[in-house]
Amino acid sequence: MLDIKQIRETPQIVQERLNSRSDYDIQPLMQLDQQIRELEGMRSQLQARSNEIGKLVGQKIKAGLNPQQPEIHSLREEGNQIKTQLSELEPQEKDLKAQLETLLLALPNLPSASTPIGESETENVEVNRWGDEYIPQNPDILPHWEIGESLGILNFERSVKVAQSRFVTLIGAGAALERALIQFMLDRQIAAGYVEVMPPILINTQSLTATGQLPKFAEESFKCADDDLWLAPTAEVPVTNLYRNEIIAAEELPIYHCAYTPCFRREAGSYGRDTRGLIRLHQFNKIELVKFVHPSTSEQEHQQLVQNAEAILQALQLPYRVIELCTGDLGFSSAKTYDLEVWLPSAGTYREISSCSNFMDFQARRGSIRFKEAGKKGTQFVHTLNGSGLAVGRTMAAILENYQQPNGTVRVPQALQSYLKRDVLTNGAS
RNA sequence: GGAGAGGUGGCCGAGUGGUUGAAGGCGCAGCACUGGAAAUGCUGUUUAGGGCAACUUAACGAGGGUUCGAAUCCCUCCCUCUCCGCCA
Repeated sequence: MLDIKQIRETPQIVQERLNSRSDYDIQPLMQLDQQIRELEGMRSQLQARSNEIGKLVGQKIKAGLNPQQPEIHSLREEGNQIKTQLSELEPQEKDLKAQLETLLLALPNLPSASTPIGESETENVEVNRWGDEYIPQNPDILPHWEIGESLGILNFERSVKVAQSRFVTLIGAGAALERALIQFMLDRQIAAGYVEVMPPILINTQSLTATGQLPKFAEESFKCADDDLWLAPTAEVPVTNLYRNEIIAAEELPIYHCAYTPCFRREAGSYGRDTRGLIRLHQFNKIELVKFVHPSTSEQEHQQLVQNAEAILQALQLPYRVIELCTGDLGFSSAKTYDLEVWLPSAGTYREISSCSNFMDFQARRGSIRFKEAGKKGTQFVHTLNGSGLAVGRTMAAILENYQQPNGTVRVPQALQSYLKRDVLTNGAS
């Protein structure tokens, strides 16, 4: 959520920066704000008088005056009049405030000053590329789902029977590989300073609103109709919300968490895309990194977060590039985002495997996550950041494709061999 | 699912419908005392909105209601805890 004060004080700047994403009009919002403040002024004057009357009556009765006295009677009369007036003003003010809240919740974050301006993903900027030397030169590369199915470690057909399309069942070495990747990634991120958490993955509406998935993107998440609970689309939501409505002592910052969770996405509107394989599933596993930091450090924390995610790809010797998203492609809550894209040889392209964002105080404001500096008056909003470290299913896809050998087997990346207790995946591996 | 208890400030915990934004304690900060510290004493210490400011408004789980006045009374909802049942 944007700061209404910032909008009020520098509307042109806010408007311009929003427009760098797409078209937004903050005029209605500013008018509402103006009306609200006028109403608020009137209302609080009336309430001040009402409080005064309340005190006066109390004093007089305590002093032994008869409650039926004319003096008290007229005060009561005035009190009743004020009550009538307030009963008209209050609902108006409430209604306008709710309207303003609705508008504010629908506004995306302001892109950071350093975010490249652009309309769509075609204007994203490549900032780094790593591991060219690991790109396989074999011309007969197979897509990962074909390798996985021929090795008998992935099964899509039976998963349709159990659930729907866009689900997978991992079998034997496939399941073991997934589990090894999870363990490997967690071990690395814990060593990098992240405290592991296993949060709830059924989460309430408030939590999704705080991180920005709601109200705008309701159709992207699975909802449990009988309860106010949703399936988490990413561990970002439960982990960030661990600290919702809290005031953290400044000394506690920064807080780093990593979490392994399944993630659930409806993938509405992507019907034709990535229909095969592990790339776009309704359910997938992810290791998420979440940081709560002092605002003055969030930029360097962001760089470090990206490096923590990159370290996994490097350890697995998977070629990737780093993309900085342009203003038009930036996620709703993000001020600045780097995507890591891993090389998928069968497609001959890089595909997103991690997205590392700095949300500044946007989520903290929506979720009221604040910190207090000793001796300083008031509180400040923390900055939140998060990134995948990494998406596990896509990592498996990348390994199957980049490590496949001409005979149809798949080498196990060296860093994983001790986890998987083998160095090659062969047909019939169990 | 059945029965009961409860939700108050960073934490614990009082609270009679009338100057209670809230006693007391802990914690924290400052000052005093000390060579220094402990102990002790004094002072301060919620958050958010509006106003240049003086100041003012709101908030005791949430939302309604009664009243001149509600943390306190009434209604609805939510949540937590305990016991029983069921269950991995």
